[in-house]
Amino acid sequence: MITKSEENYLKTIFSVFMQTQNNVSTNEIANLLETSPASVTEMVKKLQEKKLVVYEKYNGVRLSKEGEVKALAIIRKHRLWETFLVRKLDFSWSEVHEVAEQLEHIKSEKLIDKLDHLLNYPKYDPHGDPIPSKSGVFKFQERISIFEMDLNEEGIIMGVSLDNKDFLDYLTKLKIRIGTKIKVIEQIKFDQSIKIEYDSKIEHISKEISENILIKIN
Amino acid sequence: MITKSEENYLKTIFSVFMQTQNNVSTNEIANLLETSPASVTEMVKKLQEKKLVVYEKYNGVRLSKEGEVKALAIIRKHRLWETFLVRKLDFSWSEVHEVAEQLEHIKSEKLIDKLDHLLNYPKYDPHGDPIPSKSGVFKFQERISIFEMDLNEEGIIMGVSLDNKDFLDYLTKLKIRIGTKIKVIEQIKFDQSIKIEYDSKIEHISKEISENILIKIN
DNA sequence: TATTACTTTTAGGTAAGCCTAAAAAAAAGT
DNA sequence: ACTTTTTTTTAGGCTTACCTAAAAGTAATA
Repeated sequence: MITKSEENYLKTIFSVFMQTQNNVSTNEIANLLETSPASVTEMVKKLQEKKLVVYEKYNGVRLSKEGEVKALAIIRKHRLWETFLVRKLDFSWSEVHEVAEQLEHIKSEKLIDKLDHLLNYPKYDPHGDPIPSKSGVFKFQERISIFEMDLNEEGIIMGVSLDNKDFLDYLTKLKIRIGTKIKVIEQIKFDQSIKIEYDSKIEHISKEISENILIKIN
Repeated sequence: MITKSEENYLKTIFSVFMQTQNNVSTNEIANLLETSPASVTEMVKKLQEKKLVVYEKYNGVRLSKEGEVKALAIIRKHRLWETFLVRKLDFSWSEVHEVAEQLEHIKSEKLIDKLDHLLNYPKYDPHGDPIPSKSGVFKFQERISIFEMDLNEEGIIMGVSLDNKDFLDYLTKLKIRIGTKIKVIEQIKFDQSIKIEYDSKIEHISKEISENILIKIN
């Protein structure tokens, strides 16, 4: 049996490794899970004994094959629940994260399969992140942030890289959502803010905002 | 903050007290929660410090007003989730209990309100048990078991008093469900089994089965 | 009423998952 | 290369929720 706490470690290690392709450091896990580095060392040792991670002292940690399977299953559950909350219970996309963090630990394969069916086997969650299939496959769509786009480049919004309520609420206010077609019409050198055009209107967004909105690279 | 374990104790104390109207004994709680009497004593003391129960050494325990509010909220969650599982995810009534045991501990008032709304504010769960309203009110329908019925008496099935998979699967097989109109046509003295008529057919059920099917008393 | 049986509580211990403080190792700066 | 800084690990503790064994209290019965 895998505990809730262990699941959270696996999920964190998975997502950092996805981004960096490097072994994940003790400190980074500690920061993300808001725990002490000492606790991380301890837990990582335990996960190693369970063969869920590959770990060497002072050299960070990464998931084993088995750990990855478990991590994908948790991410699948998290994203299916988020999709359910938005589509069936009318939650806004800024509200779902916290509840999904709890729901992802519910243990019932049948429940998840039925949920998947109810939602008609969604491929992406409300934030544009891909939902792993039951067998753990998931489409990785390459994406870049608006901040990285060139002047006059066009793109379709595919997701966000920050799961913060204020940020998501702000996007809602701007009516920026997944699928919105945007064009970079000005890059302001001074503060690195960006003017974008979408839905026949122009908005001016800060560097920080632009860094956390992702568009599809075709 | 109230832990999952504390919630399970409150729920258990509530349901036993409902049936007996007496203080609940340490042993009984231990049996129901499959734990040791020593653990129960310890936890009950803790709940008393939190003012959720009224407890005197060697004299059993009952819920305080506040404890009852909490217990009703948990029962509400449990029953709403069971209703959701059956109605929206096509679970059979024999499968929902275990999953609902987990889901009832999810902490989000909004989630429960939305679920309630999605299900159109159900008054009864799939086993015929009343669902407490948000404010903690719940209709108590007086019920007796088929075993307690008189010869030739008729009644409408309103629920079950046992949440056991084999039992519920057997009822499903017999096509006995909530709302089914039945009549006691014979009581066999020897083994106290009972013959009942419903849906224009006759079935012979054991004492144990008859004790766990509840009909409305009008 | 005395003895036996049962229930409940106390005492002392364990595992999980966290903590802080100190030690050890690795990385960075001079 | 040698300090200094940062990261990581170790050591020792804490809390929650469990456990067993023993003691104390209550109930049942001869």
